[in-house]
Amino acid sequence: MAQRRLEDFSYIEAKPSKENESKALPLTETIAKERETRAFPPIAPENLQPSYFVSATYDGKAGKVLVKLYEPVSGKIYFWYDNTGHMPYCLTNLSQYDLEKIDRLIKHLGFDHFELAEKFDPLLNNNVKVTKIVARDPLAIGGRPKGCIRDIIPEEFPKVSDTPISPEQIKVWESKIKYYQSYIYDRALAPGMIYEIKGGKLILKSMEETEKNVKCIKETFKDATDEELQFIEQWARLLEYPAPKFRRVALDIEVLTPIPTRMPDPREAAYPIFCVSLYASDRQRRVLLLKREGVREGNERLPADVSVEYFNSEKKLIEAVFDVLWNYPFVITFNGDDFDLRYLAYRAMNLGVRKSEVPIEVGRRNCLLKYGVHIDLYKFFFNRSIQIYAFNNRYRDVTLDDIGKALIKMEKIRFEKSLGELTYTELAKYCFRDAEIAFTLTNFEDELVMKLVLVLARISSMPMEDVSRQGVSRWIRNFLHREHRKRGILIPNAEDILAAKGKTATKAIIKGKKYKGAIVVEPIPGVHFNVSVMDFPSLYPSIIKVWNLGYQSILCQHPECHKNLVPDTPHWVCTKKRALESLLIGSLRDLRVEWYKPKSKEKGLSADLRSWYNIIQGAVKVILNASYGVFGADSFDLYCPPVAEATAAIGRHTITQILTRAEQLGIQVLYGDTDSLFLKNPSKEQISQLSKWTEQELKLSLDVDKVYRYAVFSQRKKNYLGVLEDGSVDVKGLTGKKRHIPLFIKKAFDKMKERLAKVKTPADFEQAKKDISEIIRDCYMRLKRRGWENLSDLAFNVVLGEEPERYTKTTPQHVKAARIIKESGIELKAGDLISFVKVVKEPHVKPVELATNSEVDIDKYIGYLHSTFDQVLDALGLDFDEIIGLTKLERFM
DNA sequence: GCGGACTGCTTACCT
DNA sequence: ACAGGTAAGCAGTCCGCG
Repeated sequence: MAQRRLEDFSYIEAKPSKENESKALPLTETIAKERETRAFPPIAPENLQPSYFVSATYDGKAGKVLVKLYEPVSGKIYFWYDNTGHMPYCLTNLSQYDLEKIDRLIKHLGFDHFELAEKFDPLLNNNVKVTKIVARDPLAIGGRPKGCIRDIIPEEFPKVSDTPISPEQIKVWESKIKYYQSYIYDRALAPGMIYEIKGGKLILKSMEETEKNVKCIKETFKDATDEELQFIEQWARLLEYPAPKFRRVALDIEVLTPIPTRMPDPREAAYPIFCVSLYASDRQRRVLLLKREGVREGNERLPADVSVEYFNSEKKLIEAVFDVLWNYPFVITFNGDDFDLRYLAYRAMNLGVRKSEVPIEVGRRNCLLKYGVHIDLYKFFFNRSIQIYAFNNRYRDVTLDDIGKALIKMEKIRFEKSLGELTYTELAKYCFRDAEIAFTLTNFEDELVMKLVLVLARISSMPMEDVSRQGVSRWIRNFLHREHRKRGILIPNAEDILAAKGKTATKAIIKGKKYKGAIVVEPIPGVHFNVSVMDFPSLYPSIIKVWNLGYQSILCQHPECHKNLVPDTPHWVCTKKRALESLLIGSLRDLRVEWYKPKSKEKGLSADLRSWYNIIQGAVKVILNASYGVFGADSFDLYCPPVAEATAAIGRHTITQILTRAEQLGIQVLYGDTDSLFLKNPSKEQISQLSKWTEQELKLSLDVDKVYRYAVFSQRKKNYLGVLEDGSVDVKGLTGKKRHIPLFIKKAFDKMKERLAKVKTPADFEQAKKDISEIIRDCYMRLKRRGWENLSDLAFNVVLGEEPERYTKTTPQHVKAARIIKESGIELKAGDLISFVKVVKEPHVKPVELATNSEVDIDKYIGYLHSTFDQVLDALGLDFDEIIGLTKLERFM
């Protein structure tokens, strides 16, 4: 064997492929040259000041993992290259003896050697011997379209095996994990945490003050088992350690295109970059402008601290921008992956800049930096979990303008003219504002966005670049992978989990869904005073914890566990060993509920600390909210439908039990949805009895979430209005709050809301009803005499789910309008918002820009007004038709 | 040819 | 590329209607 390997090795030496040639050379000449000119790469020195692990990647030239460390005092990035000799690998159930028969494997250029390893197989529930196939290059394992080691093995082995074997019996594990992630797991490194360099090694820095907190947290959780406490401690350490200030620059570029409505193709980069704005945390504020023939100076004023610089040469301008990109540890853009950085890179090369002088690493789906860390805010804010759970759905369009308006009250500057027609100062002002908004989006609430990314990097063990670009299922997958590696557990393949644990057993209510979900209690219509809303904080994560759910524990191998059945399903759960998911998600939930949430409101703490704790609890919330759903998503690498199904089934069981119990205690339940109960005028005694019973019998906490002065229900589920003690109003699900309805109707609805907020007693309702009738009547009359201020107030605003051509089954109204817009040459894609009004003539819709007042179909709007208000009116005992003054006879006609 | 009953599609919401 | 459940409006289809 040793003999053979030596031969193979010399074969590689003798005939290197072109591809391998460049890969194999460490620190090429280009890097050496760069090092002379701008001290690149910036190698981390011994005794480097404490620095944050912000990124890791595989450096193909060096053939090693590269860790980027951010030193916050100097505001610089330092590089640390692996010096442990760690190599890429995958695992297989074939023995070394068998594998040696596979010629294509042994002769593979990237193949290095075999090792024997012992792992715990989580599906077989025992230890197994596996062979580790070690490679010289991560791409040799997987990642190339053809001829990768992970594909060769099942392809070739059946041909050379002594005994018949099918490709399905041949297992390859852990071959799809990115190499730098694999490295992070194996070396137990913690992205986002603070490191020092001692004896050339990366050493996690320990801070006395923070360790004291960790100890304090451990003492808080008296009821936790030792095993649980280990997980709590691990999470607590990751979350407690402080965050730095982020030295960073936001960048925005403008390109001079002949067609202003179309985005120029960055791959061609055919048109000049004529303005670039830079807005940095260290007060550098610059606008770089390209000099052009016949352009006027203009008289727009920029803030005094902005330096406006003119360039005669576009190349010089771009080089000035590149100097900034070689300098800042963090670069912020809005859509820089697909546009700004990509365009800069290609344009520079078109103008003759050498690739090695371009500070941008252009990838297929992203653009990273050779020096620092690029955060593309578009990708971050596009993330649905971030949008909904971190920012409470406050922005809707993922545009700089809409996010800016919603989160920081800043909007883009608008000009009537196209960019090419602006004066220098107009252009400067426009471009500068974009950079300013992008920067401010990372600055508000104590650099919330930067810190969220940092905390998520810690939870998921991912580089900040990746965590800001990928979805919540990757974050969850990665921390589960990390824990598998840490414990020597084989990371199972998705198809093996599915084969071992099977699919679901319940029938969903909604056609096309995989299993039955939550219960929604039929509401009791009417106005109800003094309504207490009780809920289970993080019900599903709690269930995962208490019921020990995970892909290993569900339908486990022990016969004695079969009796531990999940209600309403044929599934059972292990009683002998805790599942990783249960421990990880459970401890994260406990930390959020019992530590971070209270800490974020604790009066004794400084505002800075409260804000930090609030960021942590927000990040954890995002993870917890998705922690059940991922098991039911077939795109998730640890997809396990019975786990998701069991979680939902236990949720149904839980709320059903509470319903019965509440009835026994004589409490009227007005409504409930999934994990909540709306109780009519309960006594303190009744509430505490219900709480105690839940704690004892179900091992779950049940809290009073809020108390409504009164709540209004119709007969519709997921539709209600509640007025809190302080007069603020919760509106749930009602058409009046949906964002696609015309502003005209929304305004009337909001007026009604304001009026209802003032109602304190049942007696107050008499006058309120009269006032509300007046609001509706007024709205109706104005519609009738076409007395709206602006036609756009009548526009419906509906998001295109797909490109207009792709609607083949039906043509909804907003698609009809979209197709009309397209005729006028404007491009539309999925995600665009379509504004249209309803008109009398076919096809009954018109884009708002093309419509006139007189063609509006008033009756359609009155119908919409009617249905919007009906949702509240019938509970108040009012009738729309009576309000607008129709007699019973007139209604007939 | 037209309208009502029905189903299915689509979006926006709730937990 | 987290899940399922609900409401609403409209598009399209089928069927009866002399």
